[in-house]
Amino acid sequence: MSTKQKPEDRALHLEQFLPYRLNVVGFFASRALGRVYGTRFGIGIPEWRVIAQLGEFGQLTSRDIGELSQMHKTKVSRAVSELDKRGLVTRAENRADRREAFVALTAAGQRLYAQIVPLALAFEERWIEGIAPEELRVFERVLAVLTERGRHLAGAYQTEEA
Amino acid sequence: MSTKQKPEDRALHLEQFLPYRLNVVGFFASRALGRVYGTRFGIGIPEWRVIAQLGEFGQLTSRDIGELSQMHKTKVSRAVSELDKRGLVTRAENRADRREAFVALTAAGQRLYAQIVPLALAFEERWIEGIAPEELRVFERVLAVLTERGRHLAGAYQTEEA
DNA sequence: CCCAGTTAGTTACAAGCGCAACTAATGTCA
DNA sequence: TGACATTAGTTGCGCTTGTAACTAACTGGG
Repeated sequence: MSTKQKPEDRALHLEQFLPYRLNVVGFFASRALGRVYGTRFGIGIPEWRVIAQLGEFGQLTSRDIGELSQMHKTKVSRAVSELDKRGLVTRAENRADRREAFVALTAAGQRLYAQIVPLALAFEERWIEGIAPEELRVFERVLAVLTERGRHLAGAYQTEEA
Repeated sequence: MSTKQKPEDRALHLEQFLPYRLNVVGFFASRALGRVYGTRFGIGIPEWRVIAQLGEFGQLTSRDIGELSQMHKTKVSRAVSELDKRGLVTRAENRADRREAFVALTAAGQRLYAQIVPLALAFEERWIEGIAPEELRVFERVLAVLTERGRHLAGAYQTEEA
């Protein structure tokens, strides 16, 4: 006879419960970054993500931005509108498909991007400082697996339950 | 002369930017769990956290709950009120300090807790399934370091900038 | 004993969010 | 070609959230 413990008999300790821990660390990340961008540049996380993607890829539709940065289309829409209002991005209608528009950084947007990138990298550097490189590699590999699995467990935006 | 790259010269790739990745995985965790609790029990993440802490520790003040589960005191206040309204917790004034009250699960609350725990553990199990135990241990150790550092980088709630 | 400072918890308010519904444009298939 | 489905993007709405302000109770130094 097996004496192995059935899952339903194990106790739950929230502070060791992985989903909880991931949510907490993600919250800290968001909050800390929000302070950096917010206090120095007056932008929020969604705006920052839009700028980051445009800085990296040059020109994208809102749909692409949402997919690349895991944001709901309404959040993208509002972030792009805000950045447009501030003169940091432009929207150019795609003549081949007039439903969509190509969003790109203006000169001012590019200057802002150039300012933020070093801060973001320094922030990341300070955060992972002192962690052994090989441990960090393991961490990132596991994180990638958990993220991909989490995506399925969570279900994508506006997707019907299959 | 050194040829090492200065940080400000490195490029930023959002999808590899750690704060972003942590935020995304935390979002998936929260969303997936929210579905489990929400659809089956009609409660949200804050309510779940309160129940989890009470199930583990038996009796706590709202302040303790907030500290243990990393929630703002207003969020705790609202979650406890909601659970009280549903008859899942009771509030008993502490006679030695009448500002605070001891919150505890009712019998119904304990039954709910007993129902949720196996689901939560099974969810976690499904999420980490197939990941090598030693990699998981490394992951969790690094996660603990990042969380602690993130707590400081983010700053606690309603704390003045020191 | 008293008064200034601190703490537990609640609430008004505004900002941010996702869902659902909508408009406008494109794709599809007979 | 024409009717129906799909897609990009916006907006109205209700819900959740954190900040700030508040009440009530406790603490401690004089």
